[in-house]
Amino acid sequence: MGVLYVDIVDDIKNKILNGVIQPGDLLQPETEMANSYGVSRTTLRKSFALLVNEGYIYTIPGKGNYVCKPTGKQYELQFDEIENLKCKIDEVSLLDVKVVEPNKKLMTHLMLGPLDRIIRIRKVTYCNKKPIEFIVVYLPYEKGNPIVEDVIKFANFHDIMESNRLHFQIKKKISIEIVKPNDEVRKHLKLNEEYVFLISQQIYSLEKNSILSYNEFYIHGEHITLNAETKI
Amino acid sequence: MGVLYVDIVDDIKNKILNGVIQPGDLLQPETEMANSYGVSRTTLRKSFALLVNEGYIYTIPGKGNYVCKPTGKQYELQFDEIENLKCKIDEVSLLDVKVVEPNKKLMTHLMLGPLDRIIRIRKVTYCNKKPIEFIVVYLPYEKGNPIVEDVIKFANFHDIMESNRLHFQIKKKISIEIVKPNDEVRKHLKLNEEYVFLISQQIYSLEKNSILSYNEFYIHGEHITLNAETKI
DNA sequence: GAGTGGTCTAGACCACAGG
DNA sequence: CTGTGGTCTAGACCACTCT
Repeated sequence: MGVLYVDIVDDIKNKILNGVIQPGDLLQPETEMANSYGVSRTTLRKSFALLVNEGYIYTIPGKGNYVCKPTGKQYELQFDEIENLKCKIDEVSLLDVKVVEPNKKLMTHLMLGPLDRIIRIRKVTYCNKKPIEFIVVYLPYEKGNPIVEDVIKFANFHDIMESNRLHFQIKKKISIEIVKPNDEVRKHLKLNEEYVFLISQQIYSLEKNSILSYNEFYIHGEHITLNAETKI
Repeated sequence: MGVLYVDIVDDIKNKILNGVIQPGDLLQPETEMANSYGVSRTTLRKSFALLVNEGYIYTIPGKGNYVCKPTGKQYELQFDEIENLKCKIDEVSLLDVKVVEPNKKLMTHLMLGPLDRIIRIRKVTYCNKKPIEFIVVYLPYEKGNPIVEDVIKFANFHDIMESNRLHFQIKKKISIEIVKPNDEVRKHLKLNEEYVFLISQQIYSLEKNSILSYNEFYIHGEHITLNAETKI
């Protein structure tokens, strides 16, 4: 055959698929199963590691290895506020940079108090000479924050975070909604009554346990499709 | 102090974060690095496996281990056409079940020809007595297809796929858009001019390399927010 | 051929579940 | 206490890359 531990993985997967072992079932002890496959426990454990990784089994130390119950609602989504747009970008133009006082929403999203100050950077993305995305970036005001300059200079927010190995220490969350844009957004996107995608994003610093940035992307519905798929 | 291989993982992560080793850099050979950490190569390799898994390094056999370049646009999204809705569901009512001829869009999405037949199942989800989601499920017509009955019987499409360990052999893709609903959708959702989320979903059978189902979920924008976050 | 990662073993000791 | 998984070792052999 091929590689031992892969063969074992395939064999166990098949047993699960064919119902020979069922979700929730306890597997044989590792030592025992290693013997029946005629391999060392180390090799068998390598197979198990793979199966755990792919969501087939899980382990409870001191008890044993169990077949997973299905979940399967988890998708992988790629999002980038520039690259995900359907059309070719002419320009990302800087609207303004301003220090603002936090309202309630911003205090929540940036985990700041009413006395803190916030830098707001606004941009518009153009495509075929038409504005299709309105970007608002909020950063906590810190003296000489190097990110501010980068945000002004570079079009793509994701790329900024990826420069300088910063991405290894951050976590990002997005939420995707349809909203009726307010007058401000409508003005900049030259919209009438159309609804837009609002993708809001929080960026966490894992190291300092604070929020590095809160962003809002208002995107004309015609110009974006988000795609996601299940893993494995 | 703690577990050896975890300490090594942390040490290497720190070296990457502090720029001691840079994206693209080749790491020391495994044997050599194992010696400098004073561990066996097996243990070191366990650390490396973790780092590969978390996206810090990658391996080229015969050459060596390299520090990854950042990507960081990958999010994890949970989607379930029932559980993701913001409000409490009253009912998921079955509208109709019908055998239909494929149009071009369906032929593409279900990978069928013009002579094949398709079963279409339509449902409406109610919340506070108001229709908020319009579900259309398309299944390739097969004599005695057991899925059809399940789709009619159960509200939640994801749950169907998860029953009977079916989920282990399928792959799902979704795409998320804003659309102006057509008259049909508008009628069932009792909408005027509002835009809706359209989440379309393809479900692949890994085993038979075919498409098990193509579904469309039209969801009133007020009643859903999709959340996603980066891994690790 | 020398050097790299990939696979595999046999055996040791530990921490934790459970009776 | 026994049995389970978790960690770790030292050493063997292979397949691959590069020169």
